[in-house]
Amino acid sequence: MPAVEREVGRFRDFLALQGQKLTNERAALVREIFATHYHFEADELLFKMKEKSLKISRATIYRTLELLVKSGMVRRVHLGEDHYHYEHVTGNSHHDHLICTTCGNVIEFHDEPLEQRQREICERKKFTPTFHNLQILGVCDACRRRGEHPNAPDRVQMIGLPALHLRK
Amino acid sequence: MPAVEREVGRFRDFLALQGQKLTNERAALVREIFATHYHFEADELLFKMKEKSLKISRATIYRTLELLVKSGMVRRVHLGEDHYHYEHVTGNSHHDHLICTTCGNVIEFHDEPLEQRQREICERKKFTPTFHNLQILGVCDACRRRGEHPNAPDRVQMIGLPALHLRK
DNA sequence: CACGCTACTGAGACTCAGTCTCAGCGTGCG
DNA sequence: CGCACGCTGAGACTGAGTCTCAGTAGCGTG
Repeated sequence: MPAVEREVGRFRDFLALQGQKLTNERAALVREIFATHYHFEADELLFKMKEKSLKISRATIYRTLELLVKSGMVRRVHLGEDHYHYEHVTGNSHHDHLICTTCGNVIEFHDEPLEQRQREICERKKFTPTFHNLQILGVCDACRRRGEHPNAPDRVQMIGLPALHLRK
Repeated sequence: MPAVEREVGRFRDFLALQGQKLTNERAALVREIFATHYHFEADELLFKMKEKSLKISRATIYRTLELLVKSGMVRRVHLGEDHYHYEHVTGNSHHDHLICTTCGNVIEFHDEPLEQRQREICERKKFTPTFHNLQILGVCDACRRRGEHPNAPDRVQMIGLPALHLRK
């Protein structure tokens, strides 16, 4: 059984648990999400489905994404832009993101000492963590070699998040 | 000289550098931002100014916030909701956020070992960081004592960011 | 088979943060 | 004075995301 079908099955099971059904639209979305992209936007998905001449409305896309998030199969993340991105979760691999502000590339990483340190901080603050989200913005190796600099330094240096956003 | 006026002065200097002026509207916004709130939303600011019967249009608010961000006096941050929040920067203290998903409270912290570890990760990935942003979502001490749990656990546990968002 | 129930869908209206445009204002300078 | 320039407010616009509602698909029962 190809990996994608396993995900479709997982979603069907999740839906069944709450008396909901795996419709063609939902299955097609799961296939699309798990077959190809990793980080994606809702609108991108809408467009991709349209390309494949599967007409799935925006409402259904958002509704299905919500279900997938509830099921734990998909996560909503901020990648430094002013709207959500989504990523599928395979296994239970938590990870964080390095985001290149010149080419937009996103590098994932997982670092146990970093996670551990966060747990220690929470403990010290008597805070019970459920989830965290770390984005590091900067310039990736390839862009640095190409002599790229993080946009106008005066804009990026002190800016909160929106470095990517500036690229539009 | 009260601290707020020092900030107004800093902003005037920044504006002067690029041939721009500190108008009454801009000064009023800086005073409001630095006098009271720490994390705020643009609309909140709009509302507060209206309350004080200082009519400042939305356009001016956003324009001024953009200038303040460029000047480094204000940062745009994501706090787990689907729009930006802003925070003023006093001194140059970088910090991260613990966000309570039951009461919405935001706790700031700074941890040098954590920062150091991030630098090491970047080095290993040959990534040149310019900025980072870490939110840890969970339940604060007060809420935990009150027996609060992070909303419906099935919704929050695996969710990316939007725990706060669910509270609306 | 007919009926009715329920979950689901698409179309499009709506919301809301944020952006843009444009006419008008104020100040400084020749 | 009269122009130039930066600034402002009003309101139109944008775009992601949500909501509503009428219609449909699929199933279970009589």
